[in-house]
Amino acid sequence: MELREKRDESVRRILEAAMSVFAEEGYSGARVDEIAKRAGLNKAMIYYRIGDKLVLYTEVIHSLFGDIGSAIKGNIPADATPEEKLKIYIRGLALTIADHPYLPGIMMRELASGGGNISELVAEDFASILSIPANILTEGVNKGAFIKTNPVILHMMVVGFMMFFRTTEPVRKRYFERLPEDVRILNEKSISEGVNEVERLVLRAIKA
Amino acid sequence: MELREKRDESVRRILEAAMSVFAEEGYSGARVDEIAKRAGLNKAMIYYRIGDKLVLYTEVIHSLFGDIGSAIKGNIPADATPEEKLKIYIRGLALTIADHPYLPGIMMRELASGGGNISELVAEDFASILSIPANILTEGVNKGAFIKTNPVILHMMVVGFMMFFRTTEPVRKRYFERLPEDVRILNEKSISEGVNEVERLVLRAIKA
Amino acid sequence: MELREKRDESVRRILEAAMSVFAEEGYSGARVDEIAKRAGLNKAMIYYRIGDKLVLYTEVIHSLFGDIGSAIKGNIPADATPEEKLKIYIRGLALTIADHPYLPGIMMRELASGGGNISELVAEDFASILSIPANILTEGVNKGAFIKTNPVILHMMVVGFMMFFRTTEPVRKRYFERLPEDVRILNEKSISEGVNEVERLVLRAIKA
Amino acid sequence: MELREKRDESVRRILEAAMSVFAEEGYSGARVDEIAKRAGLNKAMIYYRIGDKLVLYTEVIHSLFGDIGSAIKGNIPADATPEEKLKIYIRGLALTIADHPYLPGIMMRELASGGGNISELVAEDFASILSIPANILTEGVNKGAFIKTNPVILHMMVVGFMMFFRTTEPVRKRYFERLPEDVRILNEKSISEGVNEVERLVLRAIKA
DNA sequence: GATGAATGAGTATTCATTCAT
DNA sequence: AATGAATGAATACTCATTCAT
Repeated sequence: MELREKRDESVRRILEAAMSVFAEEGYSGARVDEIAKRAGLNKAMIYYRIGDKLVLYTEVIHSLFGDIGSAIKGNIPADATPEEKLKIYIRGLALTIADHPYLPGIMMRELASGGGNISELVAEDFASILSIPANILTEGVNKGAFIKTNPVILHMMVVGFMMFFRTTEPVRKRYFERLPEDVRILNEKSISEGVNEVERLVLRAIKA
Repeated sequence: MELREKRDESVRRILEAAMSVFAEEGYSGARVDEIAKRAGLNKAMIYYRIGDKLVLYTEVIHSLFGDIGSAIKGNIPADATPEEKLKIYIRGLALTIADHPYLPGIMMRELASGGGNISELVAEDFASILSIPANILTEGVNKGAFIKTNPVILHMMVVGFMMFFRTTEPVRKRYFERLPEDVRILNEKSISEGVNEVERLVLRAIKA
Repeated sequence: MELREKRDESVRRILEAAMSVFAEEGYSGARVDEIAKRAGLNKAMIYYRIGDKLVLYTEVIHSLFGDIGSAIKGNIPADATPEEKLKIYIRGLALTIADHPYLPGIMMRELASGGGNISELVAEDFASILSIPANILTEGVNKGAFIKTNPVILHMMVVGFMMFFRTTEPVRKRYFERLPEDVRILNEKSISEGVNEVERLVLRAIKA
Repeated sequence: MELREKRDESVRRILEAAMSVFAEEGYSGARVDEIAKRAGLNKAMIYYRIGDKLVLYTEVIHSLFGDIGSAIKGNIPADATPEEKLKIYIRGLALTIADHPYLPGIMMRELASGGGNISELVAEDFASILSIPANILTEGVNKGAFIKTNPVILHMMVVGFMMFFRTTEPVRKRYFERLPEDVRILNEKSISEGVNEVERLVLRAIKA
């Protein structure tokens, strides 16, 4: 392997390890030693390649949110109906979360702590994501397909469900038998089935 | 003040201080020194009165989720229509969050870390809360008012919105001008206005 | 022992230990662990009582130079002749160095590194010391006893000798036999004998 | 450039860089990275060409003190008067220090730390230097020109002044306005003017 | 001859917890 | 009931040194 490739490989492993540890433990709970261990590298490499713990965390955050917006946008055909577009947007969010299993944990903690590490860059990522439902709803209203409603509220309901579904999973598993039958049913459902239901509800809610 | 009263006052102050610190910093990020400082008490008092950091955290969690379910239930008249009951349930959740400003942060972090500190007791609290929409939906379906849908999904969408609305506030404030107009409008809205909209959407979504 | 006394005793021991370690190893070379060990205290006590390494160093510096000037001044009778005053000043410097065995090492290192830790406070200490020979020389010139000369140059020659005498001691001891006879003689001399000679030379140099 | 020349050039740059860093930071404070950076070379080169940090330091020390003695001796004509010889010796020291701006810092630190890195070789360098004033004084006494005095004391006064003058410069500059007028005058003087005054004082002190 | 990658062994600093009063 | 003193065990970060090319 070339030197440059070795370096990139090291950086990649550090970021991946860091992502998993930050997701599990949060920023304060994460141990740099543990990150190095999972990366299979010496701890000093982290400082050599990336920087201190905060820089590392920021890198992880950015690598997570960096291109979600554009990825989803890319999947929406310009000539689709607003209803179809909305479905693609919801599925896009679901796919993103499926692809980035650490995203919900990191995002929820980050928000819980006031988003202190959400840089301008990441804030723009968020704005880019939010603009998707905003545009779809506007188009839908103009075409008479949707009622007028606030896209951010809708977005928060959809994303809120997905993240709660994801992150409550261990608790639901653990306390399975204590929960009412309806929840138990949900427990056996995959997230994609849940997403289908969300889709149905959202469309019912906003159809003109 | 009597000795007993002094003791209770100390405990109260410790728990309150702990709640605010845990909400802001998370379990690992919270410093016992900081909790003692905010409580206006000596650090050793925490160990004397409550126990170690984990015991303290568990106390805080339980005091947060302990009686949410029964409080909401108590506000729902047996003879209301399902639609009215659903509104009361949604408002009940909103009021709870308004009353416990630290709840969203603590809950989101707790879920993010796999709910390791959600004891059986708290799990039962959750089950109790979930049973409310479950019962309302069942009643609504039986009366032909609602379509059949999964109450947990609904709950997660509603609670998801509220918690995200709450916790994204600092970020929205900070990056106000970068966000699309729709978000800016939301920014100036109170949570109660947001809740009204959620109510409207949810009812549209499930009305038969 | 009272609590307050215990605290003061701890602080005293930390400062003393720190002084010896800084003198031997310099700022960078000094290990906080070693300081704690010599103080007979836990390392965390240093941070609890004083602060980080730099704060500790600054405290040490100030405690060293804090009241040298006033101490020497206090020993000079107003009605003494300039010549007598000059002798007292030289002896005062010598006594100070004898009383503070770590002073030469710390001062020489500090100067070598550009005096970055010489605060305004310490600079005033220096100014106070320098004003002593300045005043004596001026008085001597006015009374026709001394020739006109620069007091700082004189001071640097005197202090320079004392510090070099002190700090070259280990080297002189170590390489004893390699040195010319004159040095060997000096080696066996006490510093006070050396100071006598300096006194004699200085007076010969400046007497009118 | 030939390979050999390149090598020599590398070694030269390393030594020069090392000297400046050691002078500024001391042995412990000096970072090998910084030395490599100033030398404009890769860090591994230092180990390849010179050796570890201690070897490097020793090289620097020796290159500093190596030929001071013989250089000064070479400037003293055998037929000069003792008084003239003494002047040449003092000026020789001053020139040496002027030529080696890093010498005072390194020497003062080295002495402060007990001269642990002053090897036999360097000790002989010192002995060689000390023999100069020793011989001059002896000759002067024999010729009835000088009183009998200890040459090492004289040497320490002279060298002490020069090194203190040099190393106190930053502090004097920094706290200029706080100092008494005499010091301010000295501040504006060049070292050569200071040396003239030292010369005058020394000769007055020892003239028979 | 020269260099970028990598690391082991430190080193300063923090923090939950206990002790003595 | 309450507190200031004290500490052991981490924990983030650094740095001289070596390795592979």
